[in-house]
Amino acid sequence: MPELPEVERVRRTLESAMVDARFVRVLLNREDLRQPFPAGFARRLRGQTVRALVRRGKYLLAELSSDDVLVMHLGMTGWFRVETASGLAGRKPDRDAALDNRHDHVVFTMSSGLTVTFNDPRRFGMMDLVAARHLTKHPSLATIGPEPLSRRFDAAALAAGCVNRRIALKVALLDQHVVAGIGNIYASEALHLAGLSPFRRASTLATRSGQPRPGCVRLVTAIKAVLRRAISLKESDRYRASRFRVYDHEGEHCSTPGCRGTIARAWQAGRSTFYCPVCQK
DNA sequence: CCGACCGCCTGCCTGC
DNA sequence: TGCAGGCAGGCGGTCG
Repeated sequence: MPELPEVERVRRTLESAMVDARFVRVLLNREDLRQPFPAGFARRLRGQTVRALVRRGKYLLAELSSDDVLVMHLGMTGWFRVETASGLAGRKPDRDAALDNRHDHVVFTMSSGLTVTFNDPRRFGMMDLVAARHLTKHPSLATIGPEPLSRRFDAAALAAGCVNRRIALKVALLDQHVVAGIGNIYASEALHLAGLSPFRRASTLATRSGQPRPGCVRLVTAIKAVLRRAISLKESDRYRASRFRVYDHEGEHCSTPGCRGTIARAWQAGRSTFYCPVCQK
């Protein structure tokens, strides 16, 4: 599920459920996800108020009244469910059947009466708790790249991440140090919108001295457009195949106006890449 | 620095 | 209907 747009939507949901509320109960159904929960995790959360819920790349950061920060990552299959306590008690059997509780690993009961449940079948997600003043030293966040939707992410910033790098452009977009929050889907989507081949070297977007070339400007614009659109997609459109231009559209006609190409699929760095061999140069 | 590969896990889809 | 194999949107590691 989760690249930047999906994580941003989760953030908004959690923000309304958790900000200004206290952790009343913290239930861990196991000792680890991708990594162990830190020592005293539940105890350090209990009684703390959530001051703010922010996102950094694909990470969610809950800023607590204790000046600790709860760092959360959804991995590949992680998601949060928000329910009222009465809704939990009165759940209907048919809904029970549809709901897979087996992978409910963490349950926060908030002072608002809402419960926030983290469910993650593959357990590639993680949670950590760090002092706010050490947040910038957190191994996952210390060297992370710019926020793609911020003003600071411009052609110069992308060029700086690409200069002299021999890796494929698609692989560079997946590198969270170049730009934060882009995953396999939106890397393919942005490259298609920008008309750039996923196979060209990242270094071709910049001059040797790091000045952005025209394709770099187009790619920055495309990244912002693709991510913004995905964030604002209506609920009813979110799971429609048409939400993507190329991802999972192998064998279909290219949607670029005037292009007669067919969407192809390739492998890069162990991941599938979807692209149009005709209009992506 | 780079590409290729592996491991972490479970679920789902395909083909036999 | 069962089973094996391949694949999945992330990330961190090793090796040559």
